[in-house]
Amino acid sequence: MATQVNHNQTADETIHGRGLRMTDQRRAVYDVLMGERDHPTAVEVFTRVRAKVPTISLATVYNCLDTLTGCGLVKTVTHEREPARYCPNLKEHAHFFCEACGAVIDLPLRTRKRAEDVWDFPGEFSISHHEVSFSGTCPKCSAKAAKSNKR
Amino acid sequence: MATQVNHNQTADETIHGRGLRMTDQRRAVYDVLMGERDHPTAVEVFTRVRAKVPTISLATVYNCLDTLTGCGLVKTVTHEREPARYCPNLKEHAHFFCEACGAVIDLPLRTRKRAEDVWDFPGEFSISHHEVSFSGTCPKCSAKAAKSNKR
DNA sequence: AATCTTAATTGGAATAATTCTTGATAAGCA
DNA sequence: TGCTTATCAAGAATTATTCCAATTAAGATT
Repeated sequence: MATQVNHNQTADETIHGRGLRMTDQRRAVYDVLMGERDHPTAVEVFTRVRAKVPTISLATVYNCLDTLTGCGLVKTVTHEREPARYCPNLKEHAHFFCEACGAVIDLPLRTRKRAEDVWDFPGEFSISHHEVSFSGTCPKCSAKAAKSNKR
Repeated sequence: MATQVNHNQTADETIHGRGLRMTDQRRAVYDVLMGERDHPTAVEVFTRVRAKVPTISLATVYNCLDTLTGCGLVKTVTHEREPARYCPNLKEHAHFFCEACGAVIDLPLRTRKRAEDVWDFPGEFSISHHEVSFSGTCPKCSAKAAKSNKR
């Protein structure tokens, strides 16, 4: 089931719209993701959230992340066998994983392109999600590598 | 480092070219992947390979899959938190994951499109890998759903 | 405000995929 | 044939995540 979100709604409204409650824990997890928009793992979210809600448990962080993604407020980012990462950027974008420094960078969509124009779907598929990811070296690490090569 | 393969080489030659040995186990794992070109997990490869090499261990299957992917003969396919799957299709393609029946389907590239034309790379990135995946319902399951809705 | 109902949180145990370790085996070369 | 090194096997260890059962908290109702 595709998760659709009305972007004019606040997170609270979205949560309530599903018959769920906006608890301190959920808000704290959501705030952490919105605050520093890198792509933290569940454990990283956990350590950050504890600054605000010191009694929160890791299980609750997992629960909160589940409900937030279920409501379409947050997206899960997977890369190889690494722990899942979480991203509050709801605009369509891809991810770049830097193999040198581990950074995860959002790549905004430049041209809207229908998937069917690029990929050959043999039959009547119904698409609910898609994910695009790149890996390699980010600009910073590429520059560093170029400099140390010159020496 | 991008893993490049000379498509005119046999798997044996590619393996040897890396100073590695083509053992019975490695060949059996490779043959399983080439034989039935679905996208088996390591455990599925394990059970299939045991028909030919009954003494093989799961650890060895993991090792073989690692060396084969390291040599660029096989690709790893990841989807959400599910176990890794393996794919011997070296042509550029995306994957479709059917949420109803679990099938994994290769989607060939229709139009070659430079990544930079579609996604906005803010700076000098160097891309070594990329992966595109879709999920939803495959043609078979879509048809089934349509039929049962009519009833 | 007190009570009720149900959702949410906790902490710990359980699970599952994968990796690591160590000793045995086998390849290929001198 | 012996030597060196890669590879394999079996099981233990690791790690991310999920599950479970008991407690706590929200929000609705009286």
